[in-house]
Amino acid sequence: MQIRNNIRRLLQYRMCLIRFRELGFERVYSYSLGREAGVSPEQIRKDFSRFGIKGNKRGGYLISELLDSLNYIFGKNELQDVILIGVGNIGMALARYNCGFFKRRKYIVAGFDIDPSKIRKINEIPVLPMEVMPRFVKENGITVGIMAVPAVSAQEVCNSLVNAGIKGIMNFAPIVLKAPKHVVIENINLCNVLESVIYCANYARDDLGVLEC
Amino acid sequence: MQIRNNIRRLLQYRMCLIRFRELGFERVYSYSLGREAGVSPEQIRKDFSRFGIKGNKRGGYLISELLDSLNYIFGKNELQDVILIGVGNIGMALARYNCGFFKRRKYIVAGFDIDPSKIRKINEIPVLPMEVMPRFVKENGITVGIMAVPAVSAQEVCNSLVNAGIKGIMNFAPIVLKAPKHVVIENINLCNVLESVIYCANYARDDLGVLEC
DNA sequence: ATGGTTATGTTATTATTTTCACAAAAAGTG
DNA sequence: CACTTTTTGTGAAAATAATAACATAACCAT
Repeated sequence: MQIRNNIRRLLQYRMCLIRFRELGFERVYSYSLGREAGVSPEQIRKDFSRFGIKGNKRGGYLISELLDSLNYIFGKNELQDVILIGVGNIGMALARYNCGFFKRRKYIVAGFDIDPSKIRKINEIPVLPMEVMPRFVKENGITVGIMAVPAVSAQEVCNSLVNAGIKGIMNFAPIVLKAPKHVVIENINLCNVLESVIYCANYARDDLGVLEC
Repeated sequence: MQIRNNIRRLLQYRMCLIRFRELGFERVYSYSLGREAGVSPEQIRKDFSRFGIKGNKRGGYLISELLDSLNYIFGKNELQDVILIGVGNIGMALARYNCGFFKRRKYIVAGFDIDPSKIRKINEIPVLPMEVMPRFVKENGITVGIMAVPAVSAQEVCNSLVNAGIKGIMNFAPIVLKAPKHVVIENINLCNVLESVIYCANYARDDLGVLEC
């Protein structure tokens, strides 16, 4: 978890900057951006510094320049293709959400499922049988996959993704995936997140006298 | 972000323990649990220690006892009601996912939406008009809400939730919500998560020579 | 029993992250 | 043009978190 938090914050800054631009602003200061992104101004300057992003010593940052820099870092200019494995409940929602991804030039180009009844187009995205996945990945140079499969088959699916050459996985199955360390895995356990919020909202201040949550 | 990471890891441990139990195991060691949860054994012992969970100096931990302790901490024994605001694409998927939540005794008891066409039952969950929300929250003692509304209306919805007495929010809108600090907010920006995975998978090792991601 | 082995619980150490502090640069002002 | 103000950029300090180390308790074998 070295650079990961930097990246995450940078993406958040970008989100805020886009809104600032829509509101007609031209410049931001680490202070104003920090306020919007819920981060300290020093943190922002440090994060920018880490990626060589420079501002103007008196005039803060030019939003358009900042966005250019951030878009360059995140490869916004080329479209980045992603696949989706498991077109059940969550998978379906993500496929439908694709236009949200598309705005950021991330695009689910295909879905895969073992269930033959799922093999059809969803929102323009072709859903293909699981066996085709490795070839698809190789032929299209796919490097990142979104997994929305049941927990029982998740590790197996992960293995075949890695074998096919996938380098990054966003995983919604409630399991901690094991993969070679050159593969980036982001586990998103919706149940656990909800539960942690419930805990912090209801119980945290009663136990141990700990408030900070 | 004081206790939050502890909580999150504890929930992950529980997840692993449930699987261990299903596989017929009776005991775990910090080492074996750590391997499964992707965490160091010392970390696990530290986390347990923080919450007063004790093991057996030679025999590790009895899975059933551990699960009892964890379930006690997270209030697994009583059913915890949650509401959902915004029954669009993501919201709908979460409503349908409810049985997954239910297994953990977290339950979406109602959805709310401003769009009148959404006012109907989804998967047994009644969807009500937004105006009814404050009364519903008060009458049913709801403390936690899941927000899956568009970014433009998110802050406004957040405000009315807080006014209604909500203490914790799991937010899927791509915006950093501002709320009084006694309210716990967890922002889940699916685009940003995907983008960070893509970045780490493709670019991280090229820039700056940083590998750790 | 008793000695050896193993895994916990906790203290000490190290590493990482965040905050603080301040010099330097830009911009405005008289 | 000097002088003041403001905001960046960064090195030092503080706070947090993770890892290592080790004493202690439980178990096992003899």
